[in-house]
Amino acid sequence: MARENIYQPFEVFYERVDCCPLQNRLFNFFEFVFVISGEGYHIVNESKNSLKEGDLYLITPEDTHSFDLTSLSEFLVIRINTEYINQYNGINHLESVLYYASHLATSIITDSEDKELVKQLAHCLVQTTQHPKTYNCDLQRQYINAMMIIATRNLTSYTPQQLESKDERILEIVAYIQQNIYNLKQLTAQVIGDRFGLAPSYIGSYFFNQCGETMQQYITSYRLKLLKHRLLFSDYRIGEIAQEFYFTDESHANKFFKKHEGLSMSAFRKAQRKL
DNA sequence: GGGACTGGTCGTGGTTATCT
DNA sequence: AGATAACCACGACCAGTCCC
Repeated sequence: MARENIYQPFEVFYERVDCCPLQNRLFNFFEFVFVISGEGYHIVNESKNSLKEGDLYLITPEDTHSFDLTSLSEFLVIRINTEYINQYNGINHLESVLYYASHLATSIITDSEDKELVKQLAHCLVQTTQHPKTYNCDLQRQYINAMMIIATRNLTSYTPQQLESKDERILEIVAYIQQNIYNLKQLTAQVIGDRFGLAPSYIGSYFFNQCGETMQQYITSYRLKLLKHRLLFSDYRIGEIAQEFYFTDESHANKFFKKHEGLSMSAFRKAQRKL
């Protein structure tokens, strides 16, 4: 399988192609792909979705992706290394939120006003690649940061695939859980019940009926996903990561991790980094 | 010596079945 | 939709061991 690397904080380029230049690529970076024009399909891992003008895709370092194009298509490609994202100070745990987009073959922008904003940003970025001028690199940096912020606010309102309910309240509850995933004290049945006007005693069965899994299962699997990413893409010590996720200590974090993954956090990190 | 890991106890809070 | 109660899983805390 082809593997691509970048050796600078970010890269921006315009592509006009009628077939995907590389199939099933693996990255060491995050990649935003904006569809300027074209028709075909976007394939991430095993998931295939039709693409359309104005879509913005996010491919994480764990994804393999490719395009199956049926016409001449134009793309704006933005590659950002994990170090750049880790050092971004504007949004807490930005890389974890972006990482959550893993496996999404669909556009990550769901808000109609944001779609327009992304389109304008993409247009500006294309211009910087086609007309080299002084400070273009600094300009690109600002545009990319704006793009990341818009992507993040759309991703934080992303709902699980199992969630087929049209009940707006459950969508709000899921979004609330995602926003407060680092603060479990805000995720008790009492707090959520008070906030969304449901009896704490009823929250459990309500969530299960709407989502097909218990609220605790959902919170646990989401935390695990973020925790695994933190282990893989940061050099923080186990204790520091445990603290970040509001575990009382690494002992507790390790117990939690081992129970669900079958190996300790450090063993997981070692095993994954050998691959 | 510091970081990583294990195991035990206890209290809290979530799940679930049942009922109104 | 919501309340109740029993059960049990989880989190907090602590003591101790292992290992680089």
